[in-house]
Amino acid sequence: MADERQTRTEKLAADLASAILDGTLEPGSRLDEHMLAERYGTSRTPVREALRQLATSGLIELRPRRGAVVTQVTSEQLDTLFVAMGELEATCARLSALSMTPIERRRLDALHESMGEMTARGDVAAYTASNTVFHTMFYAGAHNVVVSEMTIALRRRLAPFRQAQFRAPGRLARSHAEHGAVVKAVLGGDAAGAHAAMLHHVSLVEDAFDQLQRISAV
Amino acid sequence: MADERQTRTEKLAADLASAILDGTLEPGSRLDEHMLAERYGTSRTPVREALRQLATSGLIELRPRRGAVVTQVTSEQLDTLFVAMGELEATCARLSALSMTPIERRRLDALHESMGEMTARGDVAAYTASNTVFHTMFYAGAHNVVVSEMTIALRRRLAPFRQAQFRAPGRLARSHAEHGAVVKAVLGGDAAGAHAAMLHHVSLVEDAFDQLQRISAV
DNA sequence: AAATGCAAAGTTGCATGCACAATCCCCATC
DNA sequence: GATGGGGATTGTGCATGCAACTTTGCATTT
Repeated sequence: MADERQTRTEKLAADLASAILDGTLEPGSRLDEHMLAERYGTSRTPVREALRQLATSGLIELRPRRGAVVTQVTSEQLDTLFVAMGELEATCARLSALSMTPIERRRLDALHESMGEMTARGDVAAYTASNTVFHTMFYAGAHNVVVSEMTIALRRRLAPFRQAQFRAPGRLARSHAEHGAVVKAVLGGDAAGAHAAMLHHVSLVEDAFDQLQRISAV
Repeated sequence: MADERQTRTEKLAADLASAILDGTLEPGSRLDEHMLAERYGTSRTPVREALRQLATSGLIELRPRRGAVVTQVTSEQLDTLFVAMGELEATCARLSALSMTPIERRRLDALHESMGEMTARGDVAAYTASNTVFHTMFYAGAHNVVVSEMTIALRRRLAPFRQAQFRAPGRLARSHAEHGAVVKAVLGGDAAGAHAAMLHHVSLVEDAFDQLQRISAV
């Protein structure tokens, strides 16, 4: 078994965080300290410390003397989160246009080209996987850990709501075309262009999500 | 007086946070749980919970079984933070151009005009105070709590390093001119222009800081 | 004199217990 | 039947204590 160099508090915080992010712990559900302590085989102390950590990062709400609940994201807050995500992604693209190394630029170009082939043969699964890598490249390429960490945290937070972006018909080809605009601007060092192109791209992703949401909500 | 409903943990977290942000607790200093508990007249439990909260927000570093230390910001990290701050301020300006209500736009215009008078009579104190309000208007005007909270948190984090921006000669007039470009773009609904103008403005602020830093570092 | 090993002191991680606040539930009252 | 009040209950906030790990200083060895 893995030697637990990490403390119980840390393990608890990590476990609870993923449970919340992947939906196992539903929004609005109450987090009873006794129950969690028993379920994880510890005392209440590490549970309390983990909860405080989660509260600071916004995953749960900690009401003094009234316990903790998993944060409910209303559709308005979700909208706000998506807008923020879009702005941060655009910022990453902008900074990437300014800061990417030649090697990073070459890799970006290569990935984009290979995604073109996936588009041509309609390989949604491969494209979806590569899409994550594509966006991740800009987080790293921004060469600014503060911005990239904010963006990554937001992306993780929104992951449960971003499932099926490419199911919408014709979305694959359009996505690739939009990627092309971003890549062209970044490779050309056009900061403003990269910003605008990425913003355009992620706004459309958001719209695609919106439509799917409404469809499945019927 | 503020309602004393907050728990000891919360009070401790708030106190320690301001102590760190205003420099009372120097970067790198060790935070002994016993010492803090005694100093604040509590037991170690709330201290530990407060420390975990501060660690999550990045103000301290919590090394398992080895205690907590106030985070050391290197000059490179400071640079990164300033760049991130600039990008977020620009984003706020961009969103403000899109989202500000007519009333907000009118207030912004009025403040800018009154700051023109302060510039004319060289009132650095009044200008400095109004400058905070000026920037705060964009945080609110963005109408996106996720972005604005990120920006406000960063601003607070950088506050200790932003003291004397307007001491540099001629800075007041230049600042006001740059503000003018931002205001013009926002009032005209020019999102890209607002973004660019604010970015230009805060980059120069950063430079001004940089110069002062070097001068005082001799 | 430098390096290594060891023991003691100091600190953190976690469990347990108690007090008080919030909530619930029952019953009396309107 | 709805409403309000007063315990009983549940659960959180905090203090204390113990065990385990880290660090420090000293003694021993090379």
